[in-house]
Amino acid sequence: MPKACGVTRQRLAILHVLRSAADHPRAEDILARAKVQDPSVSQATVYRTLAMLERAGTVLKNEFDGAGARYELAGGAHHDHLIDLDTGEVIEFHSQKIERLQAEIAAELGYDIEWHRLELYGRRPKAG
Amino acid sequence: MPKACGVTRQRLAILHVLRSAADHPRAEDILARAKVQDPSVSQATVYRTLAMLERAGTVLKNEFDGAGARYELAGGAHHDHLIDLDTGEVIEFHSQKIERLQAEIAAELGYDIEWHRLELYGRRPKAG
DNA sequence: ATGTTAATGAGAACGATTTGCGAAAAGTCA
DNA sequence: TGACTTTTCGCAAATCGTTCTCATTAACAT
Repeated sequence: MPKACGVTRQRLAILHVLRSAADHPRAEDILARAKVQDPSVSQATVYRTLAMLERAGTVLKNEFDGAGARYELAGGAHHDHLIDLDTGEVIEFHSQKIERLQAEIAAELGYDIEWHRLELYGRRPKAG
Repeated sequence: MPKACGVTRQRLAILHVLRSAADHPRAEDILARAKVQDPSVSQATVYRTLAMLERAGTVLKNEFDGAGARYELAGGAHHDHLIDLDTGEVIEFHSQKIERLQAEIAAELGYDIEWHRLELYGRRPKAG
């Protein structure tokens, strides 16, 4: 008997929101969007479900600027983030070179990296 | 007449704590240590002073793993952090190569980096 | 010393998140 | 299907780090 891991309407609604999100929504946004599909979804369930999915490795939790975490579906390739300081837009990027350098540095200090966080905060140079 | 910017006992105590800190203390730690020198220091003053010093560029606020910010005196060279997942110890490091790559990546995406955050979370491989 | 202004302590307020709990829904097995 | 067990739910209250309010106090120029 495999553990059921109840597939409830609420969880489906939340997953649907994550699957169709083109951005990196906050818990608040996820709640609002999930309510469209199923108005009975509550804040607590959003947090509980996100925590569960994070534990399961299905979603990634990003604590950017210190104003509410932002979530995204895992499953794609690993990437880091560049945050537009003017718009809040989040751009994903990846650099194998940087990853390698990080591992080298950690090794020199006697560490194995478990995970890391690299965020660039910048602006488009104003044309003028 | 330069702006006064009151040099109070409390502020001196907090600055003293930061100057003599070998680690990256949390607000809570700073309060406890400051109270040794001046028991009248309050939580509110610690936060207010830290915010002020941060604005002044005197201290750096690090929001690591989401359990209270950790502070350090600015003034040294720029560096990033490696956090020991077992002990919470914070090790500083710097890589000119990584910095350069970051700038390159941002430039390719059409951005100028204002600041960045690079944190490595790892463990010493257990000898055995 | 005195008045003006900035800084303080105590505690209430805050925002994001988590939790306790009884009710409701899902899953299980005849 | 119905009876029973387990999971999940919504709500509201609780947490946690941090910030704010406000009456009081301490700095510092006069």
